[in-house]
Amino acid sequence: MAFSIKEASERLGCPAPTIRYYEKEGLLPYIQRDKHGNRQFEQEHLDWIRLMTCFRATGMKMSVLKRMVNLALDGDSTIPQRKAILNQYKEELFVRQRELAEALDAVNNKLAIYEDIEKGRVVSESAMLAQMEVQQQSIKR
Amino acid sequence: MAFSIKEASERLGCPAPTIRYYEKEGLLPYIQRDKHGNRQFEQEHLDWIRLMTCFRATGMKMSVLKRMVNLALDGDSTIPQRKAILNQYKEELFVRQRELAEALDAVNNKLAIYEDIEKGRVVSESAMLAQMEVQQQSIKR
DNA sequence: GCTTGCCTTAAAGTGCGCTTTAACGCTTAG
DNA sequence: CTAAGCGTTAAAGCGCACTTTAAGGCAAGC
Repeated sequence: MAFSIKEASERLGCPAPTIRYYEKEGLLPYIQRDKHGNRQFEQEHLDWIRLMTCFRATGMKMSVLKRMVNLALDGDSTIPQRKAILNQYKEELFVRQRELAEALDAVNNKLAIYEDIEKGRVVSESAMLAQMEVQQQSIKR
Repeated sequence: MAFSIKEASERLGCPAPTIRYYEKEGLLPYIQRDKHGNRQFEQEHLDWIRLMTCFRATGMKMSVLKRMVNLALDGDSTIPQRKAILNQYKEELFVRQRELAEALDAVNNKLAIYEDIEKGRVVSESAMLAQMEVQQQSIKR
């Protein structure tokens, strides 16, 4: 039960050229070919691509994915290194969470100020000044 | 009370060339020059740059920042449009929050599986297979 | 037999957000 | 007087992650 690249692409919502590119970059070892040289994706490959997509969407670089693949190819003895990579990535995720929370805070603040202006509760001296005022209130925590 | 580009750069932890680049791209209107043509940053400019940095770090594109600046320059009548942009950005922040949560889940799952392998609770058939097993467990929610 | 539709590859192109370079000017300290 | 240290500009370069293009191969249906 193997998938063509088109099927893989459809199931993953990921363009076929991108999948080929990942393989070329060494992120997808062990993909077999049929007698015509066409790639045959197994469910495990789709799962791995999905995980990579998840990690990529949250800031993991391809070079890091590649290091993980290479370590995996070297066997279980590299598990400590892989754990270290994942733990570092996890820290980055926490940083991003804080960044998101801050941005959410700032955007809510700016929205609230716009409402104030709309309801005439705040006099906006000039367009740019209004812009600036927003900062001062939303940035200083 | 104005700042030189060097002072601005130091206070913001943002390279001076980046600040110049932002001005060139129209993200920083109204920056005055002294008699030598040197930029004079006011506190409001620093605050605005800081806010832009916050938004940029969480995925807002420069083109969106530029649209907001242009709208702000057109006065209070554009506040509804600016609100719309911010509300859309807010939705994107929520998407990113979900992506982060998913990634965090997946990484914790993978870490747990590595621990299992290390403690011999799981037999890893091959390096790549181990890699794949992780996916199946961490992805299917 | 020929078009359609899938696949292949290598290589070039794209978009974004900086970052670096090069060439130059002003001002202050030694 | 000159070197250090700040500023300026336009233009080129870079890193990343794709994306597109070009040229071709195989197989099924009309």
